[in-house]
Amino acid sequence: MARNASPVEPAAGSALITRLQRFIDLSPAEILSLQALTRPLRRAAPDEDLMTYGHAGSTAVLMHQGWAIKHRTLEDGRRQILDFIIPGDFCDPCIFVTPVARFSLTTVTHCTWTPVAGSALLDLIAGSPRIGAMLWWLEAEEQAPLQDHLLAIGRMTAEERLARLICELWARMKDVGLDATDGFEWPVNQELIADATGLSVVHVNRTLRRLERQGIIQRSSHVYHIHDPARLRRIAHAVRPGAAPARLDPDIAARLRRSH
Amino acid sequence: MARNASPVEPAAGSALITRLQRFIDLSPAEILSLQALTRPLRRAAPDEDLMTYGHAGSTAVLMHQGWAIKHRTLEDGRRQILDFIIPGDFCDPCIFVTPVARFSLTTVTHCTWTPVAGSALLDLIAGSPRIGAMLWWLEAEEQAPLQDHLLAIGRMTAEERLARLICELWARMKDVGLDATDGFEWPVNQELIADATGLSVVHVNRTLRRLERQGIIQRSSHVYHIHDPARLRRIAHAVRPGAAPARLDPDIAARLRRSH
DNA sequence: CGGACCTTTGAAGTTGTTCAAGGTCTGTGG
DNA sequence: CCACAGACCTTGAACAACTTCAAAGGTCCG
Repeated sequence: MARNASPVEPAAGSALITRLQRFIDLSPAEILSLQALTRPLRRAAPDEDLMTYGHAGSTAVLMHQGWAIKHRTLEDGRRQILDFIIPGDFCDPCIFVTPVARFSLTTVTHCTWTPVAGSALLDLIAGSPRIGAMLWWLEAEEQAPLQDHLLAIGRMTAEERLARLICELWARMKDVGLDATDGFEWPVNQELIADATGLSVVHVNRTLRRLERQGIIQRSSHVYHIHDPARLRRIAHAVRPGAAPARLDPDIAARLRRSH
Repeated sequence: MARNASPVEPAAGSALITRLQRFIDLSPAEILSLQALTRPLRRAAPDEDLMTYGHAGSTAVLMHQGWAIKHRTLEDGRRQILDFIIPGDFCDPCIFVTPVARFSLTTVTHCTWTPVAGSALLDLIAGSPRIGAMLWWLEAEEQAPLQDHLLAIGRMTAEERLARLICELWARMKDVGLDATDGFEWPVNQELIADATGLSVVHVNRTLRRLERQGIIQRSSHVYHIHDPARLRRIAHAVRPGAAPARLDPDIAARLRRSH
């Protein structure tokens, strides 16, 4: 079931297609134009910047493989991770209307990705209204974790924040078929988790250990096994049982079907 | 200079047009179709829900007058305000691709607003690529405060969070011509400010009082006067000096001009 | 002028931070 | 194969920021 570090590389770009097919039937032509979004295929080592806050001329980033973080940093070094970027994520589809990047994007592991320029986005939108709507959907999907995250950091305890983050990432990894049966590989150190949850490294450690001691999760070398999903979700105040991806509004879907 | 509670109501819908004209020259036809977004014109009393988290069939909301909050609440009552909505804000232009609302929207003052259905959005996009791009731009503008907010709540002290929030709202009020020369009217109580900043009411109060005692701001009946903007911005780590609204990427602007 | 709601302040209590140090794991070079 | 270095994890103890509890003071409106 673990489809992670398999020796045979999965086709670049398959993650996004996997994800989209959960909400819309893609025509062969559409699959082709989505596959075109694997060129140019870029590779990046860990800790490389794919986008930098405030820099002009950024492109959207379609992630094929590997983990990255979307983050903001204050001058004195305090950093907030806004979101983790995993395969199939299309990072900032609205960058094409903004002059400068509103966050930094930095790889955590080795990654493969494709930069998508504003003009390419306009071509996609112009070429197919359905793909235009998909971009809107991807944008909406990119919003959701941010809002959940804000609620968590503003109003939840350390334990709740961690439980929620683990639930969210597990669900997202499921959506692109990268989960193991009882968890997922999360190749980040505790400093990153601290910067994501707005906690200190020390407190992240203590809290994770507590979740382990309670038999809810178990970690070994960056693989997170969820032993008691129900309990974890309860702590996380997770509304959706596992992964219930947002589906397209039926009216809109009907319209798009006609326009196809 | 204070254009707030003037006895002559400003034309509904003018705030959005004011805001858009800062980044693109609107043709008369476009102004007309934007003005069409004032129908149906709805009025709401304070504390009415315009959208409810998890409910299906929501529309986007174009705010003409008054203040509202975009928020999420846990079962036990803990609430996080994601953003304040002011005149000219177009709240959740991508709601049309999502089946249920991802947050609640509740009025704080008397408001006038217009619900914009998904099909109306599709018509707009189909009718004019420039308006389509404007929607993307509005979406991007809606994102920015959220990300700043996340950085603030995750990594800033109480004083910094409050300074930042005040700076942000002052800048946004300026963008739609609703500021006074030295500040703006912020008709919310300290409980709302607490729920926005992830603090307790008591601590919000103490921190605001400290800012006053230092001569940085001064409040009287919900009008916030900024006596020392430079100092406030320094505390807030505000990058942009006052309000530097994101402008449209020149390449994209050129393309849109052609497509017009 | 009474009541509801909001603001303000004090004092005690908690959660999470900081500082410090020891432990573990992994890769590298002798 | 072992020793070592560096990065990361883990734990304890002191400390700070913020919360909670409690109560008094304002203000606005009917």
